[in-house]
Amino acid sequence: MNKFLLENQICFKMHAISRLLTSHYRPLLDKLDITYPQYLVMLVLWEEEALSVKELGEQLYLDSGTLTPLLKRMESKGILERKRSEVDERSLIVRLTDSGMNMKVEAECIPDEIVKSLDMNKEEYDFLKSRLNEILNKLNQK
Amino acid sequence: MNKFLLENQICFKMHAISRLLTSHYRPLLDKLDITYPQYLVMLVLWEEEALSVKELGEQLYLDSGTLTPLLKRMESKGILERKRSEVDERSLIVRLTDSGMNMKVEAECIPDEIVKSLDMNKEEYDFLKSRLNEILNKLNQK
DNA sequence: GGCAATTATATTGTACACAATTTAATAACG
DNA sequence: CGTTATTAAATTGTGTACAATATAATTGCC
Repeated sequence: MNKFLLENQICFKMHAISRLLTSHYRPLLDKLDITYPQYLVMLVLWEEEALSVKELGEQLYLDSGTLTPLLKRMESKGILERKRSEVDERSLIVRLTDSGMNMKVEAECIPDEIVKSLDMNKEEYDFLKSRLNEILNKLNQK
Repeated sequence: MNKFLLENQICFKMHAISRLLTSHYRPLLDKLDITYPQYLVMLVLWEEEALSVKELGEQLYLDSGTLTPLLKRMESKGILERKRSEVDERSLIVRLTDSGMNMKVEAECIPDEIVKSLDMNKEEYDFLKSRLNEILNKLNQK
């Protein structure tokens, strides 16, 4: 096996799939006027009412260099609010506005659409998910 | 199952793994003074002597908007040459310089290092590879 | 041959991603 | 209590990604 062939590189395939999947999200997200990384922020905030940039970053594996401008763009669209914590002025607390909360209804169909384009049954999906989890954990350890 | 949980989103996991893997490549690629996308270009050019930007883009799923500046940066490092095709002046042919070719020796250990950090046996690796192939093909169809 | 499509790259503009540094607030400790 | 260390965001700079458009060369067709 020639290890230099793209064909044999799992990382390249992950990279390519990640970008292809994002391109499948794009037409769906265009309706909500958000990007894929912004959608990931929404996913977190639809479940947790308010959290700091640090906590958000831990869940998304992103740092303030990425999140600060991204959250500012979302704030300027009126989707969320950014406010310094009153307990600790270093922390910036992020929470959705009503408008942001309401977007959840419109987004209801998105996960289904994506699963459809992956064209897998539940067994395959769950299996792949647990494989990816294993990899994620391994990579995070180091 | 709450389909809005990050935990349940395969796309997010792919996205996260892709970025984590790239961060594992970084210290290895720093020695060669190239980035991960530039490394992908090298992988193709170590196998194929010369090809056009279009052909390169087909293999990497990238367009000229990404490749043109990326290849210019690589050219300015002396890794590769960009030259218009003599047969068809629209095409730009890319090929490695001797310096770029020689980098292959130094890169020899990189795939092994990455496979090591994935900590999988050959069966697991091949299995995951074929799963990813299936997904890649499905996503490409549409 | 001449002109309208098509094709290949380049350019422009926006949005991540991330390393490195800076700033401001809080914690820790003698 | 004051100084040092730590922490959380913000900023700066570089490098992808990608949509949309522009430019230039080639092809197709009458």
